[in-house]
Amino acid sequence: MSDDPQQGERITEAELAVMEALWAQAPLGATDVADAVGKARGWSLATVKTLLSRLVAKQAVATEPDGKRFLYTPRIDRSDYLGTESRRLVDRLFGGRAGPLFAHLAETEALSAQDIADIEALLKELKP
Amino acid sequence: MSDDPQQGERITEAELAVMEALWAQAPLGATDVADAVGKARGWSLATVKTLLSRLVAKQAVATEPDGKRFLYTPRIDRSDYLGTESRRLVDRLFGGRAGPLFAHLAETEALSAQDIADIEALLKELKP
DNA sequence: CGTAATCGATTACAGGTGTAAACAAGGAGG
DNA sequence: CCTCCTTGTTTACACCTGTAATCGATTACG
Repeated sequence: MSDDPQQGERITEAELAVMEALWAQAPLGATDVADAVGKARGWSLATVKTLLSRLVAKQAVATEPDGKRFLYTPRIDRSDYLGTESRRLVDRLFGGRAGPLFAHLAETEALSAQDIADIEALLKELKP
Repeated sequence: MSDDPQQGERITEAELAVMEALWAQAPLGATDVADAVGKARGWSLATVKTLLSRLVAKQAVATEPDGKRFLYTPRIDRSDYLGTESRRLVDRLFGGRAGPLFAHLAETEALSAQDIADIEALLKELKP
């Protein structure tokens, strides 16, 4: 065990925007990421480069040399990330159980008809 | 508009532990909170006092004098907090829709039989 | 070949967070 | 009445985050 995509290091909000860009398309050079992300968030190229460095340090992103520059690729799966974060929320706020989370969303009318339909379909699948 | 329980100020992880103690029982003095929370997290009384001050500054907690000390009471509702945080996660990671969140929890087998039963019951209620 | 553009790395810096000690004022006990 | 304890307030300090400028090397262009 040495350089596995360790998930000990937390990804921050700003870093997440960079990850999203890389999840959408990879590998990318720093300038490409800045074009995709910096444009929407008003970040300078320097800022994006810092975020990329931090993500590399956290082993959330891998680098691959391409001539004089680097190409960046996500090292952790978006799906895994979603899982970790969802679980963190459910654990922190709902005693680790998803039922109460759902109940809460339902109570506060945060569920759209679409959401309800989705969930119904899923339940049907889970109960064959 | 002056001293409403403003929800602009974010409550941090450490502060949340203090809020949980107050949500479980309030009002409480600082020492009581430290007994309840500091014990489990290994915090000194000083640390708990700092967190309480910050929560008061953020208007998440109200104070009421009781002799020479203060009694602390939550100023924001736990249910409101859960709502804000759940929504934040759903917005940040699932495009604002709860359906995909449940799909994800289901896929990763993060739903217990209990959760599924809960959700089924709730769905039945939502669809009269 | 020399100079400008580019790229990663290093450094910066203010504000938030976790964790706590020091301090000041008022009350409690002897 | 004087000393100690309790309690809130102030200050501390290191690390994390957001945001970026600067630097040194390398490449590309003229």
